Amino acid sequence: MGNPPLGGDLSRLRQLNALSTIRALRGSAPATLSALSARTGLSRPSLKEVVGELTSLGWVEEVPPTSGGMGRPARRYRFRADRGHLVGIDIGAHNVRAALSNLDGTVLAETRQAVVPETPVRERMEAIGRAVGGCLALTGLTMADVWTVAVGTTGIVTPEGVVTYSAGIPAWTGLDLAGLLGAMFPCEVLIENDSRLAALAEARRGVARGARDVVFLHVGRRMGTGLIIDGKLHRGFGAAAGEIVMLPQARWFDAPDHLNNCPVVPEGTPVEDAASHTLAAARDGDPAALAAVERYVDDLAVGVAAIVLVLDPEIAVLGGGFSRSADVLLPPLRRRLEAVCLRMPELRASTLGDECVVFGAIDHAVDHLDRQLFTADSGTSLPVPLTRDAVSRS
Amino acid sequence: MGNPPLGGDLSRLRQLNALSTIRALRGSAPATLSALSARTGLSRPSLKEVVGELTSLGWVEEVPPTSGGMGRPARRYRFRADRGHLVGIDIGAHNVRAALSNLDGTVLAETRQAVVPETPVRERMEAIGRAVGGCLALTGLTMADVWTVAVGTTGIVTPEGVVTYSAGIPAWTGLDLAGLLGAMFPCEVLIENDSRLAALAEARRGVARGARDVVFLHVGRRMGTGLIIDGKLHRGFGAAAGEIVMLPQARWFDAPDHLNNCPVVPEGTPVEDAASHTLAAARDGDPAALAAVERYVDDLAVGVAAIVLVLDPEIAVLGGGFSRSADVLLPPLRRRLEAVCLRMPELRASTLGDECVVFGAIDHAVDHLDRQLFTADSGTSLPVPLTRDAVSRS
DNA sequence: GTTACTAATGAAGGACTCCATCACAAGTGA
DNA sequence: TCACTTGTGATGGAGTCCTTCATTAGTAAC
Repeated sequence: MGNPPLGGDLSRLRQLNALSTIRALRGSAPATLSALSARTGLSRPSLKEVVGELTSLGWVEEVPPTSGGMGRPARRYRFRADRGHLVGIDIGAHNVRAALSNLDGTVLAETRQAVVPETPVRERMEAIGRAVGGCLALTGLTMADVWTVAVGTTGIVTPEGVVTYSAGIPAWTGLDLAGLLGAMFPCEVLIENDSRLAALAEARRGVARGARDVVFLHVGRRMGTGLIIDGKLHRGFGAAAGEIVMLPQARWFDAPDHLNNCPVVPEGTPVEDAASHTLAAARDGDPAALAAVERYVDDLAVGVAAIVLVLDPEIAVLGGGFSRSADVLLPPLRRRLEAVCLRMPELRASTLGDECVVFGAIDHAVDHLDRQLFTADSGTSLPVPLTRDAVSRS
Repeated sequence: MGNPPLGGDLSRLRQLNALSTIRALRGSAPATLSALSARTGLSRPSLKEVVGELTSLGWVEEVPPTSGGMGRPARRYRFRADRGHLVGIDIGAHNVRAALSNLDGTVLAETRQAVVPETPVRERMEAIGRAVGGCLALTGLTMADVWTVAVGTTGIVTPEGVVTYSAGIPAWTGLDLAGLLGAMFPCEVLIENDSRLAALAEARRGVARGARDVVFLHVGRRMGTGLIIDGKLHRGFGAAAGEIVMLPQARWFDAPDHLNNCPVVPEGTPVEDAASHTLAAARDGDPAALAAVERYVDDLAVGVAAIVLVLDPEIAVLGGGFSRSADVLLPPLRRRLEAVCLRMPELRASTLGDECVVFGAIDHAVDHLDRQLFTADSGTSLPVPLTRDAVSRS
């Protein structure tokens, strides 16, 4: 019943071994044939042929040997991560961030464009264009060098890339983002919810690196979650997973008000800065602020407990704007969870900060590339990027 | 970083193709070489060799050809599902059920032993032995024919097979079930929570067949859940996934009381039969019973909504004792969920009934066999069951 | 009964991929 | 200069898969 091909041809075996070699090579220092042989389990002669093929295809290149060791210096090879590039975009209410990376996921350039929640669609799209253009300018590249654009945005995104609802960017609701961005970039475009990408970033390069089951909690003016299950981003059947915000008993929608409406917030403070006053005062031991934090965490903990009880993750990561005050938030949150949870997950604060979502977008694009490589069925050769011709009808 | 071997040897390719052939053959009618060739993508000559090897290893056998078609009758082959057997056990508070199946998961015999929640450990173990012995007697087999025993039990089970807590079977708490059953059966023993196995059964052979993300809700005197995520049983990092019962806001612990303490329940009814009176009365339109059902579903819906919002499953299955009254429970539950859920999953009632858990145990054992087959690294030959010598020290 | 057609069988030859092995090469250190 | 270490390159062999084609065993029509 719908099982993947699994085995197959001789050429399939070669392909699998080539991919295995790429995996062994990617994300690590240049390696010798012997080292690769040990890592992949292939014999030296076979590996040599595989590496030769990968070199001629442009995936691998030789680097000068090191000197100073015993014996004959070995030839060293490295993955040509600069062969293609990936772009990650974070479309937020107040900022549009872009990052450009190589195929490894190593970020080469980052830019930011300030916007406001009310920025109309056209202007926001232009900001996106400027953010990406800035990354290209910084690196001297063009869009032709970009294989994939991955986008994270606030709001609920369908599997087809349509934003069904966005509280943070009102004009976004109902927008066919995949369509607009697809017309804008002559390559593949992936759209995903921003908290999910943040979760991915934490699981790949953040404080949850290596964990298979991770819950990411975006705490800030808006609440959001992202789930990594069995090492993979979990979207759910209708791409609506993690939307515990909707649960009335969790009271997540109004939870930030506890921090905003605290007496310690100076008169006339804009609402977006209010919470940080409260959190800072709580750190200094102000009783009113501490009480507000307790009420906030009271509400927060219900939803977190629900997620943790359902999934039993290894690690829960606190991210988003308020996570800068994780030292204030984590102890009371931990206390409440310990009272309820059957098994307490590790609680950690994000260290990736504001770049969390762009990094996650990059990682999402890397994953996508991986999937493309591994489901490659196009004959014997490895896949090359789909360079979709932009807007050419005659 | 810890990636599986992936490619490998020539023999690995043959192994993959052999497994692919087994998959194509298993669970379907006897097939001809041409049909298998189409299904696996292998050429006829290769397939012939693979089938020959599998035949000599005892995994496949030839069956008489059919007559009546055009052309030369093709030789037909079938998977020898009777080559080994699997046992599934459901250890409940009031019943111990056992089932015996072939490697296909086709159930050949079932038995049941009545117990009570207070039955001491030794007697319960004896009941387990009798239940399994009954299955063997019904089929004329011995334990030597059984490759794997999979067990589902009420309570929280660690990955090592120790029951840390069981409300349904008090004596079970703290028990090293894997140790006891491992000494009892001379083969591999898998221990799992019963609701999880029920979820698996529904996803494999029940009303959720084919769905990748499934939530199983056991509603009865005790509440429990099982999650299928991406087609696999989800345990969580500490095997504590799905324990939303613990969430105070969900009020699942006391929810059944609404049904038990309804005025329509006749005086002196034992507590285990009370709810069915209420549910039956509700079906007949009794106002007090209907109100009780509404209160019950009120509580139920909070936890269900939490699970659904977190995971966004394709299907939610209602099972357990009360699911016989799914016609009464589902409409109000659906109403409440629709008010909260971002995307409404399909709600269905289990049709597997009391055998749900044993079936799930069988399916769990089949999955385990599959994993063994696919991670087989023992040279070129396919794995054979581990016939652990029972208690032989000299 | 004979002939045409269909579908599967079995065997031969060729191509590809992997492995083990061995002589040789290019360094270091005494 | 010599021993030692480590990597390179080439050869031969084994295993697996594919394509192709003559052959076989049935059915259907005449």
